[in-house]
Amino acid sequence: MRADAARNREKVLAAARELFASKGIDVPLDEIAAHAGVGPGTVYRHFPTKQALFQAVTDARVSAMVESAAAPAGDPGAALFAFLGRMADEAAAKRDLSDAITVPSELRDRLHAALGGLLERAQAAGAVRADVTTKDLVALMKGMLQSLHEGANPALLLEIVTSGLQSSRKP
Amino acid sequence: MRADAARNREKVLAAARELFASKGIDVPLDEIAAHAGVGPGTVYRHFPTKQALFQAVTDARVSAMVESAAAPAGDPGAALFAFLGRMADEAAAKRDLSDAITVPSELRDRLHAALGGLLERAQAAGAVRADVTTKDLVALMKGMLQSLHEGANPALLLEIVTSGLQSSRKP
DNA sequence: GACGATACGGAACGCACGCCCCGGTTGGCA
DNA sequence: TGCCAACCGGGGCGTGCGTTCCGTATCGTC
Repeated sequence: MRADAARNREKVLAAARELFASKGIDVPLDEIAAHAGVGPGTVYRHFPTKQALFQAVTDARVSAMVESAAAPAGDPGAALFAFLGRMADEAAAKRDLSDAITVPSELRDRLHAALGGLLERAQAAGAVRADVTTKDLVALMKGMLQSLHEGANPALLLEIVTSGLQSSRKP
Repeated sequence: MRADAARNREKVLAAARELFASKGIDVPLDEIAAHAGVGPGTVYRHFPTKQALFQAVTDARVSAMVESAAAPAGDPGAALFAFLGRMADEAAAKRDLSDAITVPSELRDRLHAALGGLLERAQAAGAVRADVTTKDLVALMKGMLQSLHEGANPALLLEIVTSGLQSSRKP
């Protein structure tokens, strides 16, 4: 690969990282190109599609999340809640995480599966109420990320979600 | 107003109600027109803008929600939770509610204000933890609606949110 | 230092959508 | 029943965005 090509590829990636993080997947590709100081055509020389560019920016981070969810931590309940906390922290800082786990992809499916595993163990340990399904948990997580983007206090939100997930207190 | 005009106006409103409810504010206006069996021009003869049509469909419902939030119910805590429950029920059935309270409008602001009032009273009665702000509550509600659209169990979700909102249990 | 391959920039295309306009039609009053 | 105003349908315009194409500039080799 030519030197200028490599340089431009990096400039595009840097711009994409910044803009996807601040505005999410909806930033026009032209804006990314302009911010990188290149033409749109150049972006497409390095990434076949906008999707591909987006995944180049987010895949590693999502992958890390999946692995941290798949790795067996100590206490099952704490593991689930810690994971949700990590998710919340990351999503509070970078808007693209929510998009990355919403857009259909193999990675997204793996994340959901890993979440299911965490949930199952937490429920088996009695740390989470038994009537929560994986689908519920995934939906709850997406709602949590949405709340974050609406300006909710991340720490407070996490407390609400974790305390709400714990065994019910109804008679 | 001519009879056929009134008839078409109703057909448009009916189609809009159905499609906004099932697909949200993002349905193309042409689709609404086609579903009503009229041309797009006819829609614009009765409603100056897509926004106006949307509000014609949702305003009454949102207004009812605002009033039910502004009316002083019995127990402050129960009033807040009942309102969130009503919100969840409505949003689970009709997708447009979330859009209606997200798009900037005077009604949206009144809803937020009413929510603030409910929160304040619930906190004064000790039914909700004191460190929740109105902004947090609004964000939490939007997240809840998002979770609903992702397929979460409405009843379960409501339990999680209400139990999470109650006073913290940490040492 | 010249030449071929490679990469660049940006104009242009296709598409979807909100919105407008106009020729034709239809309703209801005289 | 005839006439005119009101109304209809749908084609068309402007915009924004993802994507492609091509003439031109640049890199790296001989």
